[in-house]
Parts: sequence; structure tokens; C-alpha cells
Amino acid sequence: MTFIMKKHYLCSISLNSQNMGRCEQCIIREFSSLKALTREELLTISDTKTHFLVKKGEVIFSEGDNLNGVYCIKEGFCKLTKLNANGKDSIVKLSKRGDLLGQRSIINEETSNLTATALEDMSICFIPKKEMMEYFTENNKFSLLVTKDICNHLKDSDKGIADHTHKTVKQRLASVLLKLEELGGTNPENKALNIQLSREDLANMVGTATESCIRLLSDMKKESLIQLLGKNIILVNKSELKNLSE
Amino acid sequence: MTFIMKKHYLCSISLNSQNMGRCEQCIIREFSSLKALTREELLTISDTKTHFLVKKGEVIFSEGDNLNGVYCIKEGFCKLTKLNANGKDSIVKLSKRGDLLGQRSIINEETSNLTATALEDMSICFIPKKEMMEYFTENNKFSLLVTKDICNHLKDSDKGIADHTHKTVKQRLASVLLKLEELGGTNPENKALNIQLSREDLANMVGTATESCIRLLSDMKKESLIQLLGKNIILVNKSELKNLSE
DNA sequence: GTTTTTTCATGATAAATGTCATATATTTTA
DNA sequence: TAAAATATATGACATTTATCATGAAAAAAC
Repeated sequence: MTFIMKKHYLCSISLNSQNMGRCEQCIIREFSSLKALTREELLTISDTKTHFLVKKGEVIFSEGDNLNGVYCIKEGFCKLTKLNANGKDSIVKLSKRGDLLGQRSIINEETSNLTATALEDMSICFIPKKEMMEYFTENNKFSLLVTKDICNHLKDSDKGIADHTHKTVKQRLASVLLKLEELGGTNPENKALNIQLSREDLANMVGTATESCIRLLSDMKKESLIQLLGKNIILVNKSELKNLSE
Repeated sequence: MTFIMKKHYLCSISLNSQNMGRCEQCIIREFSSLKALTREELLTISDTKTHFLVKKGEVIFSEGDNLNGVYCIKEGFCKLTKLNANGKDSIVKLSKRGDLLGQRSIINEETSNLTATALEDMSICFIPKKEMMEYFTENNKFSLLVTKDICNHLKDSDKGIADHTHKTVKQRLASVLLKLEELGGTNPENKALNIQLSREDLANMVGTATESCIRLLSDMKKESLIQLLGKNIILVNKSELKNLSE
């Protein structure tokens, strides 16, 4: 287990001066509730937002941090984790391009309940709390979309609890592999999953020991359900994986 | 496993005529986001709401149901469950007096993702979708409270996923027992938990087989962590249960 | 009040999963 | 590029957990 310092404060300063990207021209906002903002609101956000790059493995924010705004993912995947008392991580959720992070903490005026860590090099915009909450209270269309987004997360999480309650490890692994494809898609060339998790991360998402996860991947390979090419995982028999996961 | 018909439609009609309870005088609303409603809004809700009783074991609404409003619990506990593909239930959440049910489905305009079942005789008010959404879009104070409530549920559910990911069954059982006390309190006379779950329900909340749950309860009894008096569970050594659960 | 059904409890056993050890492959660092 | 560190893989084994069987206790139905 390694500890990596947060470097994004430095990055955000050095990069923002170079990055004159205007929110009103940014396509990414179409993927989130930000699409409900008015032209004026977007102009203000353009001036108050900061942009920064995060390297693979770097922490964006940690459990317990006081977030002063929300993070809009322009590019890259990240994991949202919770640390167990016995020192083990649980991956609660994965986020991708277009997703907003930190909404719950801002609305509830609480510290973050999750840690966000980049799974690959990322490009992120930071939108200050002040503007977010201003538009949240004044722009009804925006607040409705934000709330709907949170509602969807809630539905996913409740599904997650149910999945972890009575399914076997193998069922959950199958389910996670399909979820990874759904979320991140596949490489058009070799059909491998675009989201590359370490075996440890995969185990922390499935809820099992790393060795058990590796073993079950090997089993699935022998059963021709998947193919393993180094870090690459290819879902060979998706319908059977689907059957297995249910 | 038994199937129980929903009878509350009948109940609601027969009872509503007798029940002239006015929302503006109801103390229960102080426990939920309904406290943000104006006097005028409350008067309208009084006229449109219906009140009904639900008997222990009866289903209030089921996974997949189209909810036409939200349910405000005036009295009693209920469980919110999700049915697994292999026919096993997971208890995702418990709700009590003052809680609102069905908010997520109404806001997202989706069918319910959970089934609500009474754990004891309950008294419930039903508030139609139309009024809820009207106030949600027009009364900012109300919508903020609703959203905060959903945010709290999300935080709880994410905690739930993490708990299920790497904790042992015994750790989770200890955690559930403490949660039951926190949520429902104890009988002042014998200090037993007010929320009485069957062993099967307890197992479905912990995420284990009923027999394993019973066995672990026996173990905890032998270790003087708890006391078992019929259906009554008394938490004897709470600090040790707390240690165990973490 | 008796019968029937359901819930609770426990033993025996099987199956699933976790842990520790070790080897190899891969990546990172110097 | 070589050395060090980390990630992946697999075997051996311990532990946990699930399943099946059975009986007792409690609750529900008659």
C-alpha cells in the first residue's frame, strides 16, 4: 500500500493560466446537470472555475476533506472509495468523463464521505461551492437535474447493497466486469475493457481478497468466459457472464 | 416464504372518512422536510392526502410499482427490501416514524426500486405526487430539505456498501444490532430493542444465511455481548459490540 | 384447547473464501 | 540497462460461511 501526496493544488495554479477554456463552449457540460445552466451562469463559472490535471494514482480528495466546490471530470476515470477500519478499501463507485464529484458534500454541508483517486491521467475542472449553491437555489431546472443525478446514485448504491448481500463472489465479479464494460466501453481494436483496474482494485470493488479475485479470473478464463492479456480483460462470453451475475 | 396481498387501498378509503387529522396540526411533519411547507401548502395537503393503517407483514408498495405519491410514516417501523435473482431478500434500509418513502421514485419519475413492508402495525399518510412536485419546484426551502434527505440516504447506502465489502458476518451483525438500537431505541423496562426483526430479516439485513445469523447470536449470547429473551434482544456490552463492528 | 404451521436452534458436513507462502512477471526507479 | 519494488499468479491450508437435517419452541389457525 502506498501513500501519494495530493499535488493538484500546484497543478491547478500552473495550468489555469494556460487554460482559457470557456465553459459555454465546453461539450462536457452536456453530460451533466451543468447543461441546465444559463449563458450568464456559464460565463461566471468560466471565470471562477479552475482547471487541473491529475496523474494516475493521485488522490483528488479524501474522506473527511472539506470540499469547497464540485469537480467536473473532463477526461479520465476515477474510483470513489471508503476505507475500512481494518485498513481495507471498498470501491463504492466509479466515475467518468462528464460526471460531477462532491455534490452530496456541498449540498449537505458535510465533509466528503468518500476518497476520489484517479485510475488514469485525468483532466478536471473545479467549480467553487458559492456559485454551485447559488445556481442550485435559484435555477430550478439545474437543481432538479442535480437532485435527479443524486437519486440515480442512490438507486445504484441500493442495488450495490443488495448485490453484496446474497450473491457469491463469482457472481459479483461477473457483475463488476459487465459494469466496467457498460461504464467505460471497450477498445475497438482488441475489445479489451477501457477501464483498467488492478487486481486489488477489482477485489475491492467485488468485495473479496485479491487472491480470490485472481483465482476466479483464472477460472473464468479456463471456462472461456473472459480472456486475459496482461492487464487487458476481454469479455468473451457476455451472455453467460450475465447469466452468472444474476 | 409467504405472499401477502396489499390491502391498504381498502383501508385508506374506509379510514380517511373517519380521519379528519389536519396536517397543519400534525407533529410528525416536524421530523421531515414537510416542516418547510407553508401554511397554505399544508392546508392543501390536508385535503388531498389519504390516511391508512397497515398491519404487520403487509406490503406498502413493491419493487416495480408506479408510486403516485410519497408515504409519510405516522407510526411504526418498516423495512425496504430488494429481491435477489435467486429469490432472497436484502434489507437495504429501515424506516420509522417521521420518514418519507418514495421520494426518489417520484423525483426520478421511475417505478420504485424497493419494496416496503411493515415490521409492525403502522399508520401512514399518502401525499399525492402532484402536490409534492408542485411544492418541490416552487418552495426552495422544501426542495433543499428533500434533497438533503436523499443525500443522507446516499451517504448511508455508500456506508452500507463499504460495510458489506470487507467486514465479516459477525462484524456486520454487531453493526446491525447497534444500528437497530440507534434507529428504534430500547424498551425502558427491559432495555430490549424496540425494532423486532425475525432472524430471517436480521440475516437479510446482515447479508448471511438465517442459520449463520442464529448461530452468531448464540455466540454473542455466550460471550455476554447480548441477551436473548424470546424475540427480545438486549445489548449488554455495547462498547464491545462497537469494537467488534469496526 | 388442540392441531398445524412457522420460527428458532443446533449438529454434521460441504462448499466457499481468506490467509500465508512462494514464484514469476511486470513496472518503476536509480 | 540493472536493480528494486510492485503486481500477478498459484499451491497449501485454515477459517468462515452455507446447506441440509432434525428437533424444540412459539405462534397461528382451527
